[in-house]
Amino acid sequence: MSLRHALLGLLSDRPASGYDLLKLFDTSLANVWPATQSQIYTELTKLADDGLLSVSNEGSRGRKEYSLTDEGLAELRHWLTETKPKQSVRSEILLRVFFLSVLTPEQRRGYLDNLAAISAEQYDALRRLYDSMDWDEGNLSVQGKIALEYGLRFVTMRREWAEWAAEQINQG
Amino acid sequence: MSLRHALLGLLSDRPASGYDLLKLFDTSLANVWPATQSQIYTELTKLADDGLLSVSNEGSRGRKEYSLTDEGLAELRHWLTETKPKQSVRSEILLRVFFLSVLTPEQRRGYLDNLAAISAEQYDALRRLYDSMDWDEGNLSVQGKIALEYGLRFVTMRREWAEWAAEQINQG
DNA sequence: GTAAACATGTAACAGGTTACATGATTGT
DNA sequence: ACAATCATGTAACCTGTTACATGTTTAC
Repeated sequence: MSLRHALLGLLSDRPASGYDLLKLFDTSLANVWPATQSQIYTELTKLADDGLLSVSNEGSRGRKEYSLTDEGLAELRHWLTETKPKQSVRSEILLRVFFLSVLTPEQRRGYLDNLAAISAEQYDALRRLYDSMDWDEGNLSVQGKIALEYGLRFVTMRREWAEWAAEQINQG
Repeated sequence: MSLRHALLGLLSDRPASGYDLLKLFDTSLANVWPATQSQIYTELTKLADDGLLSVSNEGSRGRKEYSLTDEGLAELRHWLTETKPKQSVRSEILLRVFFLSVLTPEQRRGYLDNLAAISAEQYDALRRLYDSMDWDEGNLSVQGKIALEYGLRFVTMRREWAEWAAEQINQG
Protein backbone atom coordinates (compact mmCIF):
# COMPACT_ATOMS: atom_id res chain seq x y z
CA MET A 1 0.00 0.00 0.00
CA SER A 2 2.93 2.35 -0.52
CA LEU A 3 1.20 4.38 -3.20
CA ARG A 4 -1.06 5.74 -0.48
CA HIS A 5 1.94 6.79 1.52
CA ALA A 6 3.76 8.22 -1.44
CA LEU A 7 0.76 10.50 -2.02
CA LEU A 8 0.55 11.45 1.65
CA GLY A 9 4.29 12.15 1.60
CA LEU A 10 4.16 14.42 -1.41
CA LEU A 11 1.21 16.28 0.06
CA SER A 12 3.08 16.76 3.32
CA ASP A 13 5.27 19.24 1.45
CA ARG A 14 2.39 21.25 -0.04
CA PRO A 15 -1.19 20.85 -1.28
CA ALA A 16 -1.53 19.65 -4.85
CA SER A 17 -4.00 18.34 -7.43
CA GLY A 18 -3.98 14.89 -9.00
CA TYR A 19 -2.44 16.44 -12.07
CA ASP A 20 0.33 18.08 -10.03
CA LEU A 21 1.02 14.80 -8.27
CA LEU A 22 1.14 12.90 -11.53
CA LYS A 23 3.95 15.16 -12.66
CA LEU A 24 5.78 14.79 -9.38
CA PHE A 25 5.62 11.03 -9.82
CA ASP A 26 6.89 11.32 -13.38
CA THR A 27 9.83 13.45 -12.31
CA SER A 28 11.04 13.17 -8.74
CA LEU A 29 9.66 9.71 -7.93
CA ALA A 30 9.94 8.15 -11.39
CA ASN A 31 12.88 5.95 -10.40
CA VAL A 32 11.70 5.21 -6.90
CA TRP A 33 7.97 4.62 -7.00
CA PRO A 34 6.36 5.06 -10.43
CA ALA A 35 2.59 5.43 -10.64
CA THR A 36 0.09 5.86 -13.42
CA GLN A 37 -2.49 8.60 -13.83
CA SER A 38 -5.24 6.08 -13.33
CA GLN A 39 -3.82 4.84 -10.07
CA ILE A 40 -3.23 8.28 -8.65
CA TYR A 41 -6.76 9.58 -9.22
CA THR A 42 -8.35 6.42 -7.86
CA GLU A 43 -6.21 6.48 -4.74
CA LEU A 44 -6.75 10.18 -4.07
CA THR A 45 -10.50 9.60 -4.01
CA LYS A 46 -10.07 6.74 -1.55
CA LEU A 47 -7.72 8.75 0.66
CA ALA A 48 -10.23 11.58 0.80
CA ASP A 49 -13.01 9.10 1.61
CA ASP A 50 -10.86 7.75 4.43
CA GLY A 51 -10.30 11.24 5.82
CA LEU A 52 -6.54 11.27 5.28
CA LEU A 53 -6.86 14.04 2.71
CA SER A 54 -9.31 16.86 2.20
CA VAL A 55 -10.25 18.82 -0.88
CA SER A 56 -8.88 22.21 0.14
CA ASN A 57 -9.68 24.05 -3.07
CA GLU A 58 -11.51 23.66 -6.35
CA GLY A 59 -10.21 25.52 -9.37
CA SER A 60 -11.01 25.81 -13.02
CA ARG A 61 -11.32 22.81 -15.33
CA GLY A 62 -12.55 20.69 -12.43
CA ARG A 63 -9.22 20.94 -10.65
CA LYS A 64 -9.35 19.64 -7.10
CA GLU A 65 -6.56 20.55 -4.73
CA TYR A 66 -5.92 18.07 -1.95
CA SER A 67 -4.41 18.82 1.44
CA LEU A 68 -3.09 16.48 4.07
CA THR A 69 -5.32 16.27 7.14
CA ASP A 70 -4.01 15.78 10.67
CA GLU A 71 -5.09 12.19 10.39
CA GLY A 72 -3.17 11.88 7.13
CA LEU A 73 0.00 13.27 8.66
CA ALA A 74 -0.38 10.90 11.60
CA GLU A 75 -0.75 7.97 9.19
CA LEU A 76 2.36 9.08 7.28
CA ARG A 77 4.37 9.29 10.49
CA HIS A 78 3.03 5.95 11.62
CA TRP A 79 4.08 4.35 8.35
CA LEU A 80 7.57 5.83 8.57
CA THR A 81 8.27 4.96 12.16
CA GLU A 82 6.18 1.92 13.06
CA THR A 83 6.19 -0.25 9.95
CA LYS A 84 9.07 -2.00 8.24
CA PRO A 85 9.80 -1.31 4.58
CA LYS A 86 9.65 -4.49 2.58
CA GLN A 87 12.50 -4.57 0.15
CA SER A 88 11.29 -5.56 -3.25
CA VAL A 89 13.53 -8.29 -4.45
CA ARG A 90 12.34 -9.16 -7.95
CA SER A 91 15.08 -8.51 -10.47
CA GLU A 92 14.53 -9.69 -14.01
CA ILE A 93 18.11 -8.75 -14.82
CA LEU A 94 19.42 -11.10 -12.16
CA LEU A 95 16.88 -13.81 -13.00
CA ARG A 96 18.28 -13.97 -16.51
CA VAL A 97 21.79 -14.48 -15.19
CA PHE A 98 20.68 -17.79 -13.71
CA PHE A 99 19.75 -19.14 -17.10
CA LEU A 100 22.61 -17.88 -19.24
CA SER A 101 23.90 -21.43 -19.57
CA VAL A 102 21.31 -22.19 -22.24
CA LEU A 103 23.02 -19.63 -24.48
CA THR A 104 26.32 -19.75 -26.35
CA PRO A 105 29.42 -18.28 -24.64
CA GLU A 106 29.24 -15.32 -27.03
CA GLN A 107 25.62 -14.63 -26.17
CA ARG A 108 26.32 -14.88 -22.45
CA ARG A 109 29.20 -12.49 -22.77
CA GLY A 110 27.00 -10.20 -24.85
CA TYR A 111 24.35 -10.07 -22.16
CA LEU A 112 26.79 -9.00 -19.46
CA ASP A 113 28.65 -6.56 -21.68
CA ASN A 114 25.34 -4.98 -22.58
CA LEU A 115 24.40 -4.75 -18.92
CA ALA A 116 27.65 -2.97 -18.16
CA ALA A 117 27.07 -0.57 -21.05
CA ILE A 118 23.50 0.17 -19.98
CA SER A 119 24.65 0.83 -16.43
CA ALA A 120 27.29 3.23 -17.68
CA GLU A 121 24.66 5.11 -19.71
CA GLN A 122 22.37 5.26 -16.72
CA TYR A 123 25.19 6.69 -14.68
CA ASP A 124 25.66 9.46 -17.21
CA ALA A 125 21.93 10.18 -17.31
CA LEU A 126 21.70 10.40 -13.52
CA ARG A 127 24.83 12.52 -13.43
CA ARG A 128 23.27 14.95 -15.91
CA LEU A 129 20.08 15.02 -13.84
CA TYR A 130 22.15 15.73 -10.74
CA ASP A 131 23.94 18.61 -12.41
CA SER A 132 20.73 20.12 -13.77
CA MET A 133 18.82 20.00 -10.50
CA ASP A 134 17.97 23.13 -8.65
CA TRP A 135 19.10 22.13 -5.17
CA ASP A 136 17.02 24.57 -3.25
CA GLU A 137 13.33 23.97 -3.62
CA GLY A 138 11.27 22.66 -0.75
CA ASN A 139 11.78 19.89 1.69
CA LEU A 140 12.25 17.26 -0.98
CA SER A 141 15.55 18.74 -2.07
CA VAL A 142 17.90 17.20 0.50
CA GLN A 143 16.15 13.86 0.26
CA GLY A 144 16.14 14.01 -3.53
CA LYS A 145 19.88 14.49 -3.47
CA ILE A 146 20.36 11.54 -1.18
CA ALA A 147 18.15 9.36 -3.38
CA LEU A 148 20.07 10.41 -6.49
CA GLU A 149 23.32 9.54 -4.79
CA TYR A 150 21.86 6.09 -4.16
CA GLY A 151 21.11 5.76 -7.87
CA LEU A 152 24.63 6.80 -8.83
CA ARG A 153 26.18 4.32 -6.44
CA PHE A 154 23.80 1.59 -7.53
CA VAL A 155 24.50 1.81 -11.25
CA THR A 156 28.21 2.07 -10.58
CA MET A 157 28.08 -1.10 -8.51
CA ARG A 158 26.11 -2.86 -11.23
CA ARG A 159 28.50 -1.86 -13.97
CA GLU A 160 31.49 -3.07 -11.97
CA TRP A 161 29.69 -6.29 -11.11
CA ALA A 162 28.71 -6.94 -14.75
CA GLU A 163 32.30 -6.41 -15.84
CA TRP A 164 33.50 -8.81 -13.17
CA ALA A 165 30.81 -11.36 -14.07
CA ALA A 166 31.73 -11.22 -17.77
CA GLU A 167 35.25 -12.24 -16.82
CA GLN A 168 34.02 -15.04 -14.57
CA ILE A 169 31.80 -16.48 -17.26
CA ASN A 170 34.55 -16.23 -19.83
CA GLN A 171 36.69 -18.53 -17.75
CA GLY A 172 33.86 -21.09 -17.32
CA MET B 1 5.51 -12.64 -17.47
CA SER B 2 8.86 -13.57 -16.00
CA LEU B 3 7.44 -16.30 -13.78
CA ARG B 4 6.85 -18.32 -16.94
CA HIS B 5 10.48 -17.89 -17.92
CA ALA B 6 11.77 -18.59 -14.46
CA LEU B 7 9.97 -21.95 -14.60
CA LEU B 8 11.27 -22.69 -18.09
CA GLY B 9 14.76 -21.75 -16.92
CA LEU B 10 14.72 -24.03 -13.91
CA LEU B 11 13.39 -26.87 -16.04
CA SER B 12 16.17 -26.33 -18.58
CA ASP B 13 18.52 -27.75 -15.98
CA ARG B 14 16.46 -30.88 -15.24
CA PRO B 15 12.86 -32.09 -15.12
CA ALA B 16 10.99 -31.36 -11.89
CA SER B 17 7.57 -31.36 -10.25
CA GLY B 18 5.69 -28.33 -8.99
CA TYR B 19 6.76 -29.26 -5.52
CA ASP B 20 10.42 -29.45 -6.54
CA LEU B 21 10.16 -26.10 -8.25
CA LEU B 22 8.52 -24.52 -5.25
CA LYS B 23 11.55 -25.42 -3.20
CA LEU B 24 13.93 -24.15 -5.84
CA PHE B 25 12.10 -20.84 -5.72
CA ASP B 26 12.28 -20.78 -1.95
CA THR B 27 16.01 -21.42 -1.96
CA SER B 28 17.97 -20.45 -5.05
CA LEU B 29 15.57 -17.84 -6.45
CA ALA B 30 14.16 -16.51 -3.18
CA ASN B 31 16.07 -13.23 -3.43
CA VAL B 32 15.74 -12.83 -7.17
CA TRP B 33 12.26 -13.89 -8.20
CA PRO B 34 10.06 -15.15 -5.36
CA ALA B 35 6.92 -17.10 -6.22
CA THR B 36 4.12 -18.69 -4.25
CA GLN B 37 2.93 -22.27 -4.42
CA SER B 38 -0.35 -21.12 -5.86
CA GLN B 39 1.31 -19.22 -8.66
CA ILE B 40 3.67 -22.02 -9.59
CA TYR B 41 1.01 -24.71 -9.97
CA THR B 42 -1.27 -22.44 -11.95
CA GLU B 43 1.50 -21.41 -14.31
CA LEU B 44 2.77 -24.95 -14.84
CA THR B 45 -0.67 -25.99 -16.03
CA LYS B 46 -0.78 -23.08 -18.45
CA LEU B 47 2.73 -23.79 -19.75
CA ALA B 48 1.79 -27.41 -20.41
CA ASP B 49 -1.40 -26.27 -22.16
CA ASP B 50 0.71 -23.99 -24.32
CA GLY B 51 3.05 -26.82 -25.22
CA LEU B 52 6.15 -25.31 -23.64
CA LEU B 53 6.29 -28.08 -21.07
CA SER B 54 5.21 -31.70 -21.09
CA VAL B 55 4.31 -34.05 -18.26
CA SER B 56 7.21 -36.47 -18.60
CA ASN B 57 6.35 -38.65 -15.64
CA GLU B 58 3.66 -39.27 -13.07
CA GLY B 59 4.69 -40.57 -9.66
CA SER B 60 3.04 -41.40 -6.40
CA ARG B 61 0.83 -38.98 -4.50
CA GLY B 62 -0.26 -37.40 -7.78
CA ARG B 63 3.25 -36.13 -8.49
CA LYS B 64 3.63 -34.78 -12.01
CA GLU B 65 7.10 -34.29 -13.40
CA TYR B 66 7.41 -31.62 -16.05
CA SER B 67 10.03 -31.46 -18.79
CA LEU B 68 10.96 -28.64 -21.10
CA THR B 69 9.83 -29.21 -24.68
CA ASP B 70 11.81 -28.00 -27.71
CA GLU B 71 9.29 -25.24 -28.03
CA GLY B 72 9.84 -24.33 -24.37
CA LEU B 73 13.61 -24.15 -24.82
CA ALA B 74 13.14 -21.99 -27.90
CA GLU B 75 10.90 -19.65 -25.91
CA LEU B 76 13.47 -19.45 -23.12
CA ARG B 77 16.24 -18.60 -25.58
CA HIS B 78 14.01 -16.07 -27.30
CA TRP B 79 13.28 -14.37 -23.99
CA LEU B 80 16.96 -14.24 -23.08
CA THR B 81 18.24 -12.93 -26.39
CA GLU B 82 15.42 -11.01 -28.05
CA THR B 83 13.64 -9.22 -25.24
CA LYS B 84 14.85 -6.52 -22.89
CA PRO B 85 14.72 -7.05 -19.15
CA LYS B 86 12.69 -4.37 -17.50
CA GLN B 87 14.40 -3.23 -14.36
CA SER B 88 11.98 -3.04 -11.51
CA VAL B 89 12.45 0.32 -9.90
CA ARG B 90 10.08 0.38 -6.96
CA SER B 91 11.98 0.76 -3.70
CA GLU B 92 9.99 1.33 -0.55
CA ILE B 93 13.24 1.94 1.33
CA LEU B 94 14.14 4.81 -0.96
CA LEU B 95 10.58 6.14 -1.06
CA ARG B 96 10.69 6.62 2.68
CA VAL B 97 13.88 8.64 2.42
CA PHE B 98 11.96 11.28 0.49
CA PHE B 99 9.62 11.87 3.36
CA LEU B 100 11.97 11.78 6.32
CA SER B 101 11.50 15.50 6.80
CA VAL B 102 8.17 14.92 8.55
CA LEU B 103 10.08 13.18 11.34
CA THR B 104 12.33 14.54 14.07
CA PRO B 105 16.10 14.63 13.42
CA GLU B 106 16.53 11.73 15.84
CA GLN B 107 13.94 9.63 14.00
CA ARG B 108 15.52 10.41 10.65
CA ARG B 109 18.90 9.45 11.93
CA GLY B 110 17.38 6.29 13.41
CA TYR B 111 15.92 5.26 10.08
CA LEU B 112 19.25 5.51 8.28
CA ASP B 113 21.23 3.92 11.08
CA ASN B 114 18.80 1.04 11.10
CA LEU B 115 19.13 0.68 7.34
CA ALA B 116 22.90 0.48 7.67
CA ALA B 117 22.57 -2.12 10.41
CA ILE B 118 20.12 -4.22 8.41
CA SER B 119 22.40 -4.09 5.40
CA ALA B 120 25.33 -5.25 7.50
CA GLU B 121 23.26 -8.17 8.81
CA GLN B 122 22.22 -9.09 5.31
CA TYR B 123 25.83 -9.05 4.26
CA ASP B 124 26.67 -11.52 7.00
CA ALA B 125 23.74 -13.76 6.06
CA LEU B 126 24.72 -13.81 2.39
CA ARG B 127 28.33 -14.39 3.35
CA ARG B 128 27.29 -17.41 5.41
CA LEU B 129 25.17 -18.69 2.53
CA TYR B 130 28.13 -18.24 0.20
CA ASP B 131 30.42 -20.20 2.51
CA SER B 132 27.90 -23.01 3.00
CA MET B 133 27.14 -23.48 -0.69
CA ASP B 134 28.26 -26.57 -2.50
CA TRP B 135 29.82 -24.95 -5.55
CA ASP B 136 29.63 -27.90 -7.83
CA GLU B 137 26.07 -28.95 -8.55
CA GLY B 138 24.53 -28.45 -11.95
CA ASN B 139 24.50 -25.57 -14.34
CA LEU B 140 23.02 -23.18 -11.84
CA SER B 141 26.20 -23.19 -9.76
CA VAL B 142 28.30 -20.62 -11.64
CA GLN B 143 25.31 -18.36 -12.13
CA GLY B 144 24.28 -18.76 -8.51
CA LYS B 145 27.71 -17.63 -7.44
CA ILE B 146 27.54 -14.59 -9.69
CA ALA B 147 24.10 -13.70 -8.37
CA LEU B 148 25.30 -14.03 -4.78
CA GLU B 149 28.23 -11.77 -5.53
CA TYR B 150 25.70 -9.23 -6.77
CA GLY B 151 23.87 -9.50 -3.47
CA LEU B 152 27.05 -9.01 -1.48
CA ARG B 153 28.04 -5.96 -3.48
CA PHE B 154 24.53 -4.55 -3.29
CA VAL B 155 24.15 -4.71 0.48
CA THR B 156 27.65 -3.33 0.92
CA MET B 157 26.80 -0.38 -1.30
CA ARG B 158 23.59 0.18 0.61
CA ARG B 159 25.28 0.11 3.99
CA GLU B 160 27.92 2.61 2.87
CA TRP B 161 25.27 4.82 1.32
CA ALA B 162 23.10 4.75 4.47
CA GLU B 163 26.12 5.72 6.59
CA TRP B 164 26.90 8.57 4.23
CA ALA B 165 23.25 9.67 4.15
CA ALA B 166 23.04 9.68 7.95
CA GLU B 167 25.92 12.17 7.98
CA GLN B 168 24.32 14.34 5.31
CA ILE B 169 21.02 14.51 7.13
CA ASN B 170 22.73 15.28 10.39
CA GLN B 171 24.17 18.42 8.90
CA GLY B 172 20.79 19.60 7.50
C1' DG C 1 -9.82 28.25 -34.90
C1' DT C 2 -7.08 24.88 -33.28
C1' DA C 3 -3.38 22.54 -30.97
C1' DA C 4 -1.29 21.87 -26.58
C1' DA C 5 -1.76 21.51 -21.99
C1' DC C 6 -4.81 21.04 -18.12
C1' DA C 7 -7.79 17.97 -15.59
C1' DT C 8 -10.48 13.96 -14.12
C1' DG C 9 -12.65 9.50 -14.21
C1' DT C 10 -13.73 4.39 -15.32
C1' DA C 11 -13.34 -0.42 -17.23
C1' DA C 12 -10.87 -4.51 -18.52
C1' DC C 13 -7.12 -7.17 -17.75
C1' DA C 14 -2.75 -9.20 -15.83
C1' DG C 15 0.05 -10.58 -12.07
C1' DG C 16 0.73 -11.65 -7.35
C1' DT C 17 -0.78 -12.86 -2.33
C1' DT C 18 -3.43 -15.16 1.15
C1' DA C 19 -6.35 -18.53 2.46
C1' DC C 20 -8.86 -22.57 1.92
C1' DA C 21 -9.25 -27.40 0.71
C1' DT C 22 -7.85 -32.12 -0.04
C1' DG C 23 -5.42 -36.25 0.08
C1' DA C 24 -1.16 -39.78 -0.09
C1' DT C 25 3.19 -41.57 1.73
C1' DT C 26 7.01 -42.04 4.86
C1' DG C 27 9.28 -42.40 9.19
C1' DT C 28 9.03 -43.22 14.10
C1' DA D 1 -1.19 -44.29 15.37
C1' DC D 2 0.43 -40.09 14.34
C1' DA D 3 3.18 -36.30 12.66
C1' DA D 4 5.84 -34.60 9.06
C1' DT D 5 6.41 -34.21 4.49
C1' DC D 6 4.93 -34.75 -0.11
C1' DA D 7 1.79 -33.07 -3.56
C1' DT D 8 -1.78 -30.54 -6.03
C1' DG D 9 -5.55 -27.42 -6.89
C1' DT D 10 -8.92 -23.30 -6.49
C1' DA D 11 -11.15 -18.88 -4.92
C1' DA D 12 -11.10 -14.22 -3.23
C1' DC D 13 -8.75 -10.25 -3.04
C1' DC D 14 -5.36 -6.50 -3.92
C1' DT D 15 -2.26 -3.82 -6.84
C1' DG D 16 -0.86 -2.16 -11.02
C1' DT D 17 -1.18 -1.40 -16.30
C1' DT D 18 -3.43 -0.16 -20.55
C1' DA D 19 -6.97 1.76 -22.85
C1' DC D 20 -10.99 4.33 -23.28
C1' DA D 21 -13.73 8.45 -22.48
C1' DT D 22 -14.69 13.28 -21.67
C1' DG D 23 -14.39 18.10 -21.17
C1' DT D 24 -11.90 22.96 -20.21
C1' DT D 25 -8.54 26.66 -20.70
C1' DT D 26 -4.57 28.91 -22.65
C1' DA D 27 -1.51 30.42 -26.19
C1' DC D 28 -0.66 31.22 -30.89
